[in-house]
Amino acid sequence: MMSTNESTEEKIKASAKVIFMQKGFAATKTRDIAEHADINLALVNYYFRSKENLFQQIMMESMQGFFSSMMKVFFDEASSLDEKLNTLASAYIDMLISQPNMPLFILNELQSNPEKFVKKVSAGAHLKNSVLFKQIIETLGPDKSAKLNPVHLFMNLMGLIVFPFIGRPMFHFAMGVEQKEFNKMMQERKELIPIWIKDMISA
Amino acid sequence: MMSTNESTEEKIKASAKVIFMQKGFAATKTRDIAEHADINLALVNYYFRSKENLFQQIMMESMQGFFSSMMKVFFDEASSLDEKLNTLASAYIDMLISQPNMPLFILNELQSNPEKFVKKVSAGAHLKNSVLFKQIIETLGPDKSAKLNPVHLFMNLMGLIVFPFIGRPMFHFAMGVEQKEFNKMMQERKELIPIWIKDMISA
DNA sequence: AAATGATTAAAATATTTGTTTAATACTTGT
DNA sequence: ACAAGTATTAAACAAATATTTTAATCATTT
Repeated sequence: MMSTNESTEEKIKASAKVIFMQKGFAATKTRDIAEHADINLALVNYYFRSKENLFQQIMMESMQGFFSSMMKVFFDEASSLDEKLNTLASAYIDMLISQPNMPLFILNELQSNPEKFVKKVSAGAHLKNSVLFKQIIETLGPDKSAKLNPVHLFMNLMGLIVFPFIGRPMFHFAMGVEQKEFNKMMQERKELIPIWIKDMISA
Repeated sequence: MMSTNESTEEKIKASAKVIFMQKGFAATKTRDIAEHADINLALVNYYFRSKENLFQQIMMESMQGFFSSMMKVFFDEASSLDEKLNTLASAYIDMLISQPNMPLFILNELQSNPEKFVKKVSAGAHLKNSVLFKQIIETLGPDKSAKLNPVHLFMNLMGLIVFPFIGRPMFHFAMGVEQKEFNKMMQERKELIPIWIKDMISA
């Protein structure tokens, strides 16, 4: 005993993740999840106590995955500013290519339940104390960093990385950007974004 | 007769707009709307036929407002590239300050119901034919615009404008950006974003 | 083989939630 | 003031959906 058949539990979780990220909590039906996972409806409640519970687990894991790796880079003493920018752009674009719905999912949750986030994820790791932040200020120099709030550069970095994925349907319909072109562009952005950010710093 | 008590109908619509934009369609309950508008539940169906109907009306109006003004700038023959960038940044940041939840709302809707959008809003106005697009290509010059897909610059422009509002809770909790600082930064970005974009073009 | 746990189908239950109804109050034109 | 139309309300209804239960079957372990 105790050899929990993970296969089934994992199947549910995987399916739930897909559907929750696609449609959000309220629009997702437990029946959808069961059907997608190809298991009996009752098993959703058998393994996870409730839909709410299942959602929380997935949400937490997603957020952890999304932010914890980011934190490592932000607080890495060894790497230079340059290296950090390249690492962040590259790693996050790869992550987003494999999980393109995650950012909207997380940003929605952040908007509707900001409190939870504070406790469980951010955990007081203020990015203003990060090595990256210090390196930006240092590179800007005292005069420029007085004029240009370094937080702008954080917003820009995140926005340049994430927004194409969030706004993808828009670019698809309003600009005719298809899968192939999109993927190519995302690869290009791994190199472009660090350059753009550096230009903003040195301009 | 015929003096439709607009006060009530408008109250419902206003409340619905707030809540729909905050929580999305599925997560919004007609009771939430009624309560927020401080009117009887039945009036929602009395004035609007159904929740779905009410939503469509609001969605359409929001999207129209959001995109139609943008189109005007994009297709304006009279203004220069420089002027367009300034106008877009300025006008959109102002709009987003007054309706900060709109982008997430629209992007969510775009993700879950792309079809509706195509027909009713975009209406075949391909941005690649816009004056702005041509002006960007022109300014880039033939060699650069071969290397750097101009769509990148659209993504960047939109992302730089919109993302701070979408990611606001994140910047709040992870970087301690409070209301006052945020507003100040958004004002600054009206001038900064055009500069950044121009740097990307000329770099 | 017995026991235990996992899975299924089906039904029952409970809750949430969009919509409708029927009665009442209100407004307006005459 | 009255009648007709309109607005508003409380309550009921109906449909969707999360959850639980039951009984039976299958799989694995002891």
